[in-house]
Amino acid sequence: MKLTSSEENYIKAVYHLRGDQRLVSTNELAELLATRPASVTDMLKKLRTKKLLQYERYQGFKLSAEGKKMALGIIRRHRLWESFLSEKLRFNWDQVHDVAEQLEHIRSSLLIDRLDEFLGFPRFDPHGDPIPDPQGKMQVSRHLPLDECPLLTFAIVSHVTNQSNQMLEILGHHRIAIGTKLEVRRKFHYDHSLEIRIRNQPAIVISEQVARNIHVKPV
Amino acid sequence: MKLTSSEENYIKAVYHLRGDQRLVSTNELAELLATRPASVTDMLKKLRTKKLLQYERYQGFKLSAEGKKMALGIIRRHRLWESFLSEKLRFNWDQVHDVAEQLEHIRSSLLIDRLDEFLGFPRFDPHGDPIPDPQGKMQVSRHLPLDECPLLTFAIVSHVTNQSNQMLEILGHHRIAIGTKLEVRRKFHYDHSLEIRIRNQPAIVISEQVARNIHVKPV
DNA sequence: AAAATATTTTAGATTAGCCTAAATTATATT
DNA sequence: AATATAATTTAGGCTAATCTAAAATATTTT
Repeated sequence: MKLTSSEENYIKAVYHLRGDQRLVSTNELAELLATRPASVTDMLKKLRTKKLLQYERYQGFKLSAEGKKMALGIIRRHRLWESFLSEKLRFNWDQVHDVAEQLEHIRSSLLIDRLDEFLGFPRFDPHGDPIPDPQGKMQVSRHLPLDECPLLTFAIVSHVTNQSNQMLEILGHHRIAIGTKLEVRRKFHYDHSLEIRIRNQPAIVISEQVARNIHVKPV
Repeated sequence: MKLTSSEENYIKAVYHLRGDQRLVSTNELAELLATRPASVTDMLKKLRTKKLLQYERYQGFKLSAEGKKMALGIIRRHRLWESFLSEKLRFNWDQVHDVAEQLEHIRSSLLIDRLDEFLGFPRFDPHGDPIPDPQGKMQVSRHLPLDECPLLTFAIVSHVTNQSNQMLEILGHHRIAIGTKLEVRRKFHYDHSLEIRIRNQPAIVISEQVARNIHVKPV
């Protein structure tokens, strides 16, 4: 089945709202896509006739098996392109997303499978997210937000959920990026701020708010 | 100025009809784009208001300086992607076009300039066509059809104008592809067929019709 | 130069994807 | 349970890009 770019964006967004496991609401999806609820309703009807999701008016919706497969295909393409941009074209991790967002809509299994091979079949993209294989299978990565990370354990920054400029400013200031190895030294119970250490540099303190948006993978 | 994919396709097609040098007609363009003359007229008006081409009703049209610059940008992207697909992803030269046709519409100078660099600033694509630089300049390649190639001179196949299945069948049979080095041994005046030799293999004969569609670059 | 033909444009529809405003249904509050 | 509020859908419009059929203009033929 062929989908338009717009249809693909909706399917992908539903998946990101965990629409393969739970009912998603019209407003949630509208907000994520920066569109209007009325537009979402229109598209839902179209995607329902294509059997990509189950949808009853006023009751929310979730992906069908077929829809989930589609979503994983789109995500596979997106993450492979992110890896390409990052590794081969030296994009910064905050530059990859927008371009990958466009590249992901080019459907050609020859292209994608060859790209996968060219990159050496990577299992994670530069943000630390797993890349589905051609059948949609992917490794579970046990990421966790930094504020839940055990004390005195080394971990690698794998993902940053909030990518606002303000957040990027803080990360840049502390020289925290994807792949940075760090250790949580102490937790202050008063405001839930954390003291962390990056390599042998002096320890720094970050707020709970920041810590919650930094995901790490213990090593 | 931002153009839609459709607008880009029109601009590129006008350029391919040499619309930077001469007046192009509505029907010509409609045929090349496999669309209807009425649709062409609609688009011409739009592109005229964007000052990408000069157009007087019933009088034909040609690219403005700005329009030509746009066309060269699109062609640059197309040919760089063709090079990538061919060199890095091992696409056959007849597989690259359709995918490059989609990739070319992604506008990001970071992407394109980094891709150019990654490929080592190639000056010709896998079909032997020159790749414009960021300013739109490109090398003139003195291609000529095989039937005009001087005798007993080595030349490299750089381009095939007719890419029909029948043509591909013949080329495949004789193992002629882009990059193949060959020599014209003899011209038969009776039917203008040619005897050619590829490396040390036995000489073969090809018809004038085939020879005219194979372009080569003498070395 | 008039008639016939070919080309091009206009007029009016269609589809996808979006929108606003109003109506409907569900949920929360009193 | 009735009412108020929030969420969702419907109704009706808009734009871009296409189409067909008819009208306008240009070109060719006689």
